[in-house]
Amino acid sequence: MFPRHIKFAALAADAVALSFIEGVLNVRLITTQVPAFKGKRALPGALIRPHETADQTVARVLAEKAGIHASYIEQVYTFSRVDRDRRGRVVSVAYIALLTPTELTKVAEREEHTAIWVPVASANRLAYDHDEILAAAVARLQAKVEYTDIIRHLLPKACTLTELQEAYETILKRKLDKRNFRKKLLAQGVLKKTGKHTSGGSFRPAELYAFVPSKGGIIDLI
Amino acid sequence: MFPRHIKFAALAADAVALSFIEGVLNVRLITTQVPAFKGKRALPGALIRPHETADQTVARVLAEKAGIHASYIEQVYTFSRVDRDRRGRVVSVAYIALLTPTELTKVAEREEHTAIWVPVASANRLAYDHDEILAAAVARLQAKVEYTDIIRHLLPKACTLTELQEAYETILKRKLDKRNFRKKLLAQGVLKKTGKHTSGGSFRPAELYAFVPSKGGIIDLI
DNA sequence: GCAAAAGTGTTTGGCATACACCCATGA
DNA sequence: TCATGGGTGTATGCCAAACACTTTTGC
Repeated sequence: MFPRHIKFAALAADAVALSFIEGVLNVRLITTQVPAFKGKRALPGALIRPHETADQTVARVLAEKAGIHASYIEQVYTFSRVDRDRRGRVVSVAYIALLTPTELTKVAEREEHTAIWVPVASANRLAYDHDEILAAAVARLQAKVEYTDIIRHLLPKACTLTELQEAYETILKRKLDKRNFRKKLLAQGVLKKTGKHTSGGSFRPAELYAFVPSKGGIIDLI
Repeated sequence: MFPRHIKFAALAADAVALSFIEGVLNVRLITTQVPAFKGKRALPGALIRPHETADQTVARVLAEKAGIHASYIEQVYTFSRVDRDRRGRVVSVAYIALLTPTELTKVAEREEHTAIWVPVASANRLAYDHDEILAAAVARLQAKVEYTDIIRHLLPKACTLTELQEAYETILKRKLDKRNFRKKLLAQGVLKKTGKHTSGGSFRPAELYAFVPSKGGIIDLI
């Protein structure tokens, strides 16, 4: 082990957990109790324990502090500004976590959780440098939505092409052309018809598609 | 500050410093003296000091342990495997650093440096998880070479299109078509003629191009 | 039959690819 | 004049973009 007199920066992991709620991208926030930011909203985070990887810390903090189990977790960036935590020197490894609607329904709303879902657009003036971390996570999501099928981790097992398009439009913050969108997505071969259809509307039922099992060949860590 | 009894994972920064030496991509390695890996090659790295950002740690470690000053430094990924350092719990923020030939000539070869340049292809069986870190850094370089002008940080102020093409080919590990390469690069508008030409060969002199000052609009952190 | 959303094809322009010869120089 | 690397243009295919009407359903 290292000499005991060496001072380390402390190491934490923070999670940007995102999910669609009624078509709006929401982020899971807690209310901090630390004196410096008392009452402010913050991303759920915790110090990395000696026996944990950063990934494991994120999974733990999401479960313990936010009542969440996310199927998709990805490291985004490590924030190390010296004054980012007023309590002392804390470096934070930031993660993005994505929840499908199914996972969203399983969010434990235990009373000890002060966690809430907040639309990303209204999540500002957060504690620490969490505005910056949130922005980085959303930027990562936007970038990856363009060249991977990451969006599957925010959507139900089966959904219509219209729902899919709306999800893309929400994340990318721009309108897409319906015919080109469909052509492109179907050409990618990541979707297959389920044979089922929506029902209940006073209009033509929509074909329900499912993501085919991931090839696993998606480049990460870039 | 945090209660004193809390145990932290220690935090380090490691640098993958890359430069072209005679057309071959080389990485700067040191020889570790720590008992667990004694004599093995490793990336230069150091613990992050309480008053430093990770970026600053990298700049310091490159200067102190590798005699290097790099114009370009970018964070790649944070490695947190529990057993990655046999001495104890150390999480490492990995960076890529790029040196131009000019910076390469300024590398301080002081005798206390055990640092050497090693072709990336022969840099394996490194200490810790540095094989993995090196691979991640090279992957990042390959990815960014495709959609940014990051390669400018590995090249001299002025170079020929052939040299530029060879640099791309070395990094991407594939051959490119000369005419298409030139069309594409010149169309991007990041190069301008210097008006100067190479000389000395028994063949037609080549036009020397320079990178125009960066637009600064390159997306980072993705 | 009408309101509402689902679904569908064609045209166009730009960009990546493939490919082969002439040019300028020094020896 | 020859050997060497520098430099150029055209044809093709694919993919992204633009764009409007028909279909199916419930009421």
